[in-house]
Amino acid sequence: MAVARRTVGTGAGGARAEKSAARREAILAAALDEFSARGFAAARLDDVAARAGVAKGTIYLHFSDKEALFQELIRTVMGPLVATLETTAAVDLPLRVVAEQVVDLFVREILGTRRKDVIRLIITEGPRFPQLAEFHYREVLSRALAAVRGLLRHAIDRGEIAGDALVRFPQLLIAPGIVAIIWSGLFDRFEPLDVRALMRAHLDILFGEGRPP
Amino acid sequence: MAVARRTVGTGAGGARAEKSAARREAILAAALDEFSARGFAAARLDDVAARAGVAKGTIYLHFSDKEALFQELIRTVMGPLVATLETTAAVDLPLRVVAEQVVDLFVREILGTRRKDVIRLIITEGPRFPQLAEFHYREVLSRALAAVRGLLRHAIDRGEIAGDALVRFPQLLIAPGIVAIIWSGLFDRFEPLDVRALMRAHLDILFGEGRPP
Amino acid sequence: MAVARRTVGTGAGGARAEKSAARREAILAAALDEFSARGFAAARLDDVAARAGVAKGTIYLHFSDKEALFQELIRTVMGPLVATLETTAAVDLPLRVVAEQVVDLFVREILGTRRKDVIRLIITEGPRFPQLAEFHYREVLSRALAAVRGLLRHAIDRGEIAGDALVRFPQLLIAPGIVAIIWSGLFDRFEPLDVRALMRAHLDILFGEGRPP
Amino acid sequence: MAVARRTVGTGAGGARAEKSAARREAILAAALDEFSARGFAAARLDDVAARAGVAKGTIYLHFSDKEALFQELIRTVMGPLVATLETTAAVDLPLRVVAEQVVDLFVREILGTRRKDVIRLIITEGPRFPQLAEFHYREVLSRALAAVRGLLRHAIDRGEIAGDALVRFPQLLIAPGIVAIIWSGLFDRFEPLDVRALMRAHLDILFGEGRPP
DNA sequence: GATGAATGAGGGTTCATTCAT
DNA sequence: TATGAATGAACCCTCATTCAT
Repeated sequence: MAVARRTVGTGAGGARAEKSAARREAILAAALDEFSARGFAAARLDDVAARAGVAKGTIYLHFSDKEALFQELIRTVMGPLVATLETTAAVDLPLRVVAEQVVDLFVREILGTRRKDVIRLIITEGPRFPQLAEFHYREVLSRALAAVRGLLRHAIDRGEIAGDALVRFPQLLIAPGIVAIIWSGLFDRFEPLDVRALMRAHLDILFGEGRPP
Repeated sequence: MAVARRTVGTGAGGARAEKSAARREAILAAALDEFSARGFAAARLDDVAARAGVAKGTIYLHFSDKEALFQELIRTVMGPLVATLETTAAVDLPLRVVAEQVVDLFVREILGTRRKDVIRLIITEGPRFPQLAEFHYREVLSRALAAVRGLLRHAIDRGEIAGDALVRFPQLLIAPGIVAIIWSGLFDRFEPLDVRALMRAHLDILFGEGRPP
Repeated sequence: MAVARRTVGTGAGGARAEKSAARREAILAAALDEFSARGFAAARLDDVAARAGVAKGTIYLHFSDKEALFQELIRTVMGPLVATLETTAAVDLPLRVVAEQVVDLFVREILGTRRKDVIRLIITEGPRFPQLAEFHYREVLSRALAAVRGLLRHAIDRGEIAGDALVRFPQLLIAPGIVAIIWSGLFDRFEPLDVRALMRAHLDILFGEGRPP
Repeated sequence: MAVARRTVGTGAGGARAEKSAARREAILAAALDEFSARGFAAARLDDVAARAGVAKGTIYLHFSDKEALFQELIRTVMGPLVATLETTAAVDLPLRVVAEQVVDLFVREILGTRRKDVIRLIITEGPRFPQLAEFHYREVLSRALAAVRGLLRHAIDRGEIAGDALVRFPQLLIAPGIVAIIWSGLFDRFEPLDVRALMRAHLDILFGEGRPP
């Protein structure tokens, strides 16, 4: 979301476009803050503008309305993610290793960034934004699930795992991650959740550590 | 929807109180519909009243404001649940059997009822209603988790399971259920999810079916 | 536009509806003032509400939006007029007499009332409100012109007038009235126009007074 | 629409001034289109600029604000008209001939040009622009009426007409023209008006064709 | 208790105007 | 001189809340 304010060695031509892009980024960042804190309906564009350091009208130079701002925010943040996942899943390593990489990726690229907030927004506002849910399914979720499925089939072929439960329901692989996102927003002040440990415990269960002989 | 203004010659003295209670229930039911469909901020009390078949002002005879209506709705629906869970968990049966009963309970009492909508509301609106999250944690979640933990400790003592992953993170037991709730609201029209099969696959993984020898 | 505030001898039932109708009238009257003074686009509903002595939201209890308020205003004021004209035109008297009655009607019922302001609004805002122009044509103008045409045909049959100019263009009969409406709004402070004298002079010309032998 | 930023080696020194004047004209023409289509308040300078092929800021290099643009538009278009009328009225010919020339002038120079739109704008927006009405009265209307009055007095002196109706109310001469302007904007799609025939019928009435002997 | 008309604060959106480039 | 991104005041409309009936 950060953008260099100055492009070294650019002729005079790009300065304006650059500043415009920087403002757009600032608006998106502010919008994420406000939408996350209050939800779509209750967030005020006044506050978004103030937080972004622009006038209210400026928002409308970049986004046609509040809803477009919201949807482009989701797309901007989630769009670039899948390529990374597909790359990770394509590597030819033992399942446990790759699964750990996927989990690591999830922890690093989602839980460790603003993307967790975006996922929360998709969960909380998705029912009211069918297009958004559709975009997320088509562009992110279905591809991510396909990548994971491919990974698992590979593992089955090599005899690394026997059951097909995960192949049929790859959601089970990241279900704890989703729960962690929700938990952290709601209950962390009562009982903090060590997400990394949670995910590790999950992998231990999936791969049969500490099970009766 | 129309209601007689005067009850003449009521035999039982409680007829008025009964009618009042019925109205209250109607309002709560209508509120659940509207809050689920639109979210707290976007739901309109006008619509709640219309759906409940009462006048807008009547809502204020039963609830002090929109937020109180919302919170009492959550409490009313979720409150009675825990006792059932605690009873289920107290039974002294093999772990796999009890776990299946817990999952069944979840499917039957939550996914099969309006409670799934209430859970979705807790997830989506909880961040804006700290008291609500706190209530849910104290009255529902912490007790449910404690019950499950007791169950698991028992199983470890009897040598039924070895690892302590589930004891440390009992959330892992119902994580797929949470994901199912979210999935059904967002993505069912693209890819329906067989929740019962999902939960069964999850149990298979937890209890090591179809794993390499 | 005036409405009795109290209906004598009405049971308690009508009091509320009556007050509501009175408010509606007050809003319409205030709207006419504001739309006339500023034009549709520049008129502010805030000012309409203040002038009507109601809150802004009250306007929306009676009219779905600013445009509906505007259109209903026009219809309410112009609607009842035509019947009167048609009655006047149906009388069987010498043409000059009836024409004078028509002119009198115009002066009394339009120039002497708020209807002149409504006509001005139709003229000024009509181009932006096709439905309004259509309503005015269908419900008022075409019927008024037909009535006048009937009158003139009758006169021709009786040999009272020879040329068919007025039959073909009955607009010519009230053209000076329209000009008077426009003039009074724009130029009266520079050169007041005696409308009654203008119309009388117009009739003199039409009916050939003071013309060379 | 694009315009070269620099004129290199301008032969005639006035090239820049010429281009500036051309822009000014383009803005005025575009403004007439937009003001006519939407009215003063609803017309957007963005659209005026786009239609004129200039940037929004450029408008402010030629006109101090929206209102000045509007008023200068009216003055620019209406100003040069009166001289023509005064010339026409000064000719020493039989009244009927001159009157026909006046009507012809009206049809040709007003109804046949954008001036009809400007007159419509004066009618529709005049009440909100007192200075504009004053300008129009002083510079156009009063002089036009004076010219017509002179014409008519002359005719009376020569015994061409007897009554003084037209002298007292020269407005009656062009009243049908005004009505035609209004009619064409509002009702032409329901009932087209043959303006030339209307004016001719009007003259027939004024000059006593087809009247009973 | 029950009603629903009335209220008015609040917020999304538009657009005339400015000014750095 | 010309540009067009940026500004922010203004305004329509919504809806939670109140209260006379």
